Amino acid sequence: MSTDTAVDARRTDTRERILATASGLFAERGFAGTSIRDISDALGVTKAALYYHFASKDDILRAIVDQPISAIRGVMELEPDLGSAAARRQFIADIIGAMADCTPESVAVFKDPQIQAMVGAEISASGITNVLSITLAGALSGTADPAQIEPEHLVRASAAVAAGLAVIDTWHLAFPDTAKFSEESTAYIVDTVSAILER
Amino acid sequence: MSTDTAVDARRTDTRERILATASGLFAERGFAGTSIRDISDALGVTKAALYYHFASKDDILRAIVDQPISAIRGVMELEPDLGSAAARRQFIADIIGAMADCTPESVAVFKDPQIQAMVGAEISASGITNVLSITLAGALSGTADPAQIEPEHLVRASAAVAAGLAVIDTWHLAFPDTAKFSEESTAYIVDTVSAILER
DNA sequence: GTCTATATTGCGATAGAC
DNA sequence: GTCTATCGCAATATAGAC
Repeated sequence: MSTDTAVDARRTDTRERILATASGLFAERGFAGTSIRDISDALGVTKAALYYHFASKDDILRAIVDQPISAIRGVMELEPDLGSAAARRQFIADIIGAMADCTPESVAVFKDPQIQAMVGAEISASGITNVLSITLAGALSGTADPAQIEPEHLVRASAAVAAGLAVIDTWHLAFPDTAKFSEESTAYIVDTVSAILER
Repeated sequence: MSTDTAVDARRTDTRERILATASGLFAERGFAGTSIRDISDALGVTKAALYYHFASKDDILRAIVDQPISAIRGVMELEPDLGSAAARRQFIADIIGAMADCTPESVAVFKDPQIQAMVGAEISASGITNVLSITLAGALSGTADPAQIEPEHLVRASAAVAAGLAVIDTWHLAFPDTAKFSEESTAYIVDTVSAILER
């Protein structure tokens, strides 16, 4: 019943609050720059409480980056056509659209170089923004082989992805009243990324 | 004599090697994600040796970010005219030109959100990339008052600065044989930043 | 100028009461 | 589900020999 769902919401509330607080701090200070204590203090609970909900600090990060990563992965696994500027634009729009359920903070976390560097290992982010850059650069060069990518295309794609992240990050700071990942903002992000990529 | 200069070079060599190694690691793993031990191991010396050359870990960071920060500050203190697109383009070119003596690693360090957040305090970076973004956004809005900046201009300026950082970072990765901050690369950076800013 | 050895603090993580 | 208390360890930083 409605009472039950309310109770369930309460029950999982702390977990969600941990993720919200942690993602904000990770985005602001980086992963290594944020301690478990920082997170628990910001929430007004003890460290031990966090460890009831998550097995480790890495586990918290995993839960945060999981959504944006699988969103991006999901679009990439469709192996879309990237042969034209219009197709690439659609691809970018799909990526942003897939991330619409993510919070901007969970995306901003990827600015931390350390998080991007957590390759393959336990957290299989595998430098998701790098993967994105290389994919787009490969499309510009018309090859799937990273070794054959034209250097300038790699530079351009990296700039486009970095700019996209910056827009996501700055948007809700510049427009505090706007819904996060609104239609307006996603269109703007796609425009920006596409313009840099196809310049 | 030439022998003396060679000896002098030897003498200061370790300090420079520390900075080179540290900036590379900071850029790769972030500041908090890099320990003194990481740096000393990479250099093949002990931690104590580092503390002979630098008073603290913060001190190492300070020495690294000092050059790019004063380069940017130096250009900004000229209070250049930013009233037209051409003037802003010249301003960007001046900034990049002033950074020509810096290593790309020392610039890439600014990707770490923690380093950017070290505001005012001891290390007075005061979010130098944010300052740059706000300056450019203010120019677009035709105001010096941050409160009067149009939100869209802030978003655009942030994207431009982030893209510029990405180009600096990716360039020598994409063109390993090119001299860092060569004429060709600086022109490309200016073009990229300017195009995004004036879009 | 670099080393070994150590002081000290704060971190991630766990045990067990409530 | 949250608490107090604590363990083990890695981090920054220092002292003093060479």
